[in-house]
Amino acid sequence: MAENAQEERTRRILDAAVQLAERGGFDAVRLRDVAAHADVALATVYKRFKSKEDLLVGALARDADAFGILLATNPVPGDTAKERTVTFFRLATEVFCAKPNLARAVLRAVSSGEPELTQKVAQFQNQIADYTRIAMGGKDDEGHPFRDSPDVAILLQSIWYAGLVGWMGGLRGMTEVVDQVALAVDIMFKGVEG
Amino acid sequence: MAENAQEERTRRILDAAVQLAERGGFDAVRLRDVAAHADVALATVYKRFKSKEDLLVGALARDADAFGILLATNPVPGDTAKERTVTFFRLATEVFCAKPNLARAVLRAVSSGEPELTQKVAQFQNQIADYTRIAMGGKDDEGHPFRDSPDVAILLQSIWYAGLVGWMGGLRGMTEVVDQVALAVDIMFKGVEG
DNA sequence: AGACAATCTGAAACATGTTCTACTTTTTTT
DNA sequence: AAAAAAAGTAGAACATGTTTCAGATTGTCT
Repeated sequence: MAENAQEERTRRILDAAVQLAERGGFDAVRLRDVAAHADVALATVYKRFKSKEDLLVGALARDADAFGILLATNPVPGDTAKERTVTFFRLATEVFCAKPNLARAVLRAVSSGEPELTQKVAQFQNQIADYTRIAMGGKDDEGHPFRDSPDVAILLQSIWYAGLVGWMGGLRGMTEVVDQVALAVDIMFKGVEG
Repeated sequence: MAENAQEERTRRILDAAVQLAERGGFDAVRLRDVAAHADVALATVYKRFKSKEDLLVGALARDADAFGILLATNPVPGDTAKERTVTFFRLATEVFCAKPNLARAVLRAVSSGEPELTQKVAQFQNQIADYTRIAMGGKDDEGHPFRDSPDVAILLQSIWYAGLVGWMGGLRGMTEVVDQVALAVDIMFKGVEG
C-alpha cells in the first residue's frame, strides 16, 4: 500500500531525528543527517515536515501519544486531587526530561513561535491539560474541586512549560520545575480541598 | 573616552536591531543588515553580542529598564492588590505587544534556551517579578496578602510568559493573555483578600 | 502490460548565522 | 610623541536550514 510506504518513511525520519536529538540536542539534528539516517532524500524530509521545528514537534506528538496511553493504563496514584495533580506533573517531568537533549531540542522547537506550528503545539498543550484534568479528578467525577475552573489545568500547564524553558537553559533543575508546579497547586487548591 | 565610543557603537547596534525587528520580526534581523544600519562591521556586532538571540535579549534588557523607570514614576493604580496586579500585567502586555514584530522577535530569542543567555533572561524575569511584587503591595508594606508567598509573582510571571508565547504563535490575542493572568490572580488571591 | 500520477532522489543553489584572517584605526601607556 | 594594546574593518569562508529541478522510481488505473 502507498500509505504504508509513506508512513514507514515518516516513521524512519522521526526516528532518525529523535536519535540525533537524543545524542546532541537541537543543533545535532542536521536535516542532512536526518535524511541520511532515515535513508531518504533531503527533499523527502521537507515533503513531510515544513521545517526542522515542525519535525521535532512531530516527534513530540508521537511521544505525547505514547505517554497518554501509558497514563490510560496506569492512572496517576494519590488520595487527593492535589496529590494526584502534583504527581502527574512530577511524572510528566521525569518522562520528558529523561532524555535531556531530546527534551531540550523539542522544547526549543515548541518555543520557536512559528505560526505554522501553532496548531500542533496547541494540540500538545491541550493534551497535557486533558491529562491534568483526568489526574485531578476527571470531568466525569462530579463534585471534584475544580468543576468551576476548568482552566486551572491550563494555568498549571503554563507554569510547567515556563519551568521547563528555564530548565532548558540550565537555570533550574527538574526538581525545581516540579516544585514550582507544586507550589502553584498548593496556592490554587487552598480553601477548596484540605 | 574609549568607553563612550564603544557604548555608542553598542547603542547603534541595538537601535538597528530594534528597528529591523519592528519592521519584519526575527527573520528580518539579518546581522549583516544590522551591521550596515549601525554603520559597523559584522565582526563588531559579534564582538558585542554572542549571537542573534543575545542581541535581541540585549534590546529587551534596555526596554525593560525603561519600563521600570516608567513604573517608578507612575505607580500602578488600583485599590486592591488584586486590581493592581492585574493592571500591572495588562500594562506590561500592552507595552510589550505594542510593537508586535519586535515583541515576537525578542520573545523568540528569550525562548531559544541558549545556556549563554540564561543569566540575562533570568535577570529579566526577576525584574518582572520584582515589578509585580511592587504592584502587589511592595515588600515594605507589612501585612500585605502575600508576604508568605513571595513566589506568587514568579508564578504569575510564568503564566504571563507562557501566554505570550501563545500570542507569539498567533494562538491567542493580547486580551486572552491578560485574562489568563487575571484568572490566575483570581484563583490565587481567593480567601486571602476580598 | 502500458500509461499516468504521485512520490522520491541526488545534486546543486541560495540565504543567513557564525567564524576567521590580515590589515587599519583608535586608544592607552610610557 | 613613539610604542604597545585594544578595537574596528572588509571580506572571505564555512555550516546548515531551505528551495529548486530534472530525472528515476513506485504505485495506481485501465
